[in-house]
Amino acid sequence: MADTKQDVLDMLRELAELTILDEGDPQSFRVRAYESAAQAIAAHAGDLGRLTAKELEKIQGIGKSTAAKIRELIETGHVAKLDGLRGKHPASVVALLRIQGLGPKTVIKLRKELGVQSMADLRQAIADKKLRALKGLGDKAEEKLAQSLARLEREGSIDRTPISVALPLAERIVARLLEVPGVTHASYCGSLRRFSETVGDVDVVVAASAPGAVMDALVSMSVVDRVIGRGDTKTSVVTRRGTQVDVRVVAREALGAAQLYFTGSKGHNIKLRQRALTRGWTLNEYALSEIDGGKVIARETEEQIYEALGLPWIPPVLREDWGEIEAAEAGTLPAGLGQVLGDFHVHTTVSGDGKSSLEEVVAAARARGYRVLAITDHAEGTLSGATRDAFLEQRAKIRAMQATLGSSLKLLHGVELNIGPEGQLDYDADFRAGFDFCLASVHDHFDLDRAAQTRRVVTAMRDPSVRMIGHLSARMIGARPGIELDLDAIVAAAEETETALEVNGGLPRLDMSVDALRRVRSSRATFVVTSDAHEAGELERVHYAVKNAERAWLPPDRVINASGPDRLLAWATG
DNA sequence: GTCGTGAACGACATATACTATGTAGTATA
Repeated sequence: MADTKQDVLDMLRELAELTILDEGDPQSFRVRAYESAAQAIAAHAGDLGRLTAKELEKIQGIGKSTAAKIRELIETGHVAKLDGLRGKHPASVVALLRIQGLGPKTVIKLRKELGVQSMADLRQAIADKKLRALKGLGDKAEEKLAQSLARLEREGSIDRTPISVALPLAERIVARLLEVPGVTHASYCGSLRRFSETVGDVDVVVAASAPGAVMDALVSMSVVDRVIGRGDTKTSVVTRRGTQVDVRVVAREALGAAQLYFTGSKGHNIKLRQRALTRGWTLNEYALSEIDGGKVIARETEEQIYEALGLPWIPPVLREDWGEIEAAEAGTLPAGLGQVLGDFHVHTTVSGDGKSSLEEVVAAARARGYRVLAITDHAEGTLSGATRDAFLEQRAKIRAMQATLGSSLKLLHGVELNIGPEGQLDYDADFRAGFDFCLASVHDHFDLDRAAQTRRVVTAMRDPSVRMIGHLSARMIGARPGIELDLDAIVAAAEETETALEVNGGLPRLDMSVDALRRVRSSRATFVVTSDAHEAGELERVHYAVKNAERAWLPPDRVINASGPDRLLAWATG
């Protein structure tokens, strides 16, 4: 089955997570062994299902024990060791690790000393002031955890799923359902299709002749924890992680109406329905049809329905009832971004967390038809950063490669500088000036106040070496809020210093956010869509940055690497 | 947990800052 690799990865990652809780050490040899095994599996290209235990052991990082677990998983669907750990550490305890500032050691202590088994238990223990009595914890720690817990609950990331989790999940489910005989179409809709950064659930629409087989395939998937409801047209399940997935099976001829309805948003749908009513029609999830007599006007494709309503097809990312229907009617829908012709935030193995070589990254950029590629590994101020010598060596390599590439692809030797709490940057001005392209970004000190955060970023912008600010807010969706910033001051400084602002396509970041981009889209600032790739395959993440920019109605001509080669090349070498 | 050397056992260990407590836990690309 096509999911074998993902199933094995899920197993190894869950083993690692549960073993951290079991041993109370995120760095234990066993934990690291599971993680390196997962890494090895992720990188393995072949079909795992066909490999014997002996053959699995030949993969570097897979030993006898892991090979046996993989075979056990493939043959029985279960791994005894994992089941045992799940029994010892229920999901409600594992969930406690999502609270910022609470790690495995403290979770173990809270469980042992206070019997805390869930968020609710923790809330009660905090209310009873029981935490401060524990050795190693005090009133400050209690207060901090209370705040983290409150924030987690307030921001709703307990029940909303970040897009970085939801999108791979949805793609996996779609791929599985497409394998079912009789299925002619499967795709995800809902807020995920609109590219919302978190989703309440995952909606999948399927066109099939036999709904039963589709539902069977869904409920038997290994990611599924429990089935909430099951019928012929709709089945709802909850994944192990707690994400709800709704699958709806519709008739092939009504697919367009179904996709339109299930993609939403609610406000967008209401406006479309009002529009239908003024024409004597009604729009529902099955069709656009006449009120009297029910004659079908359109239903097969979204395009046909929009057209019947006198509108061009509206891209899902715009369907938020943010004025898109009015714009569509007036013919002023924002144009999509042009072809992306370069990337300015890409890592190689010179960064401690980079996984692809320079050669691999360059080959991937060429395959994408890029005209410019800035290699931007981490500088010394970041944990995984590189030394001066490593950068000089890399520069020589890049110059040599450029000589063989000619003018087809312009390589820039860049660096991702860390912005310190006072706005200070890595190395010294002379060394920074030696790079072709410097981007600077925040990686620490997230707790400074708004004035201090704004000051540090603006200070970095004023440095003559800095061409672009990376992932402006430094948020991690669903895990960490962005830093507090005075966006107006940032944009004013960006205009004044001609520092570009990144739209980072990494799904955990999507930074700048749609919210922030909407607020600054009428400025004169320059934007750059990037992948922040840490391996060659991740260059395609720039596509997500494009979606985010389009969702924010960012004018295409403000995005320097998606508006033609001439401006791009001039800017890149400017 | 895996791996390499020698056939059972030792080596393996991001590094560092920060915070709250008084040595340990957490967070970070």
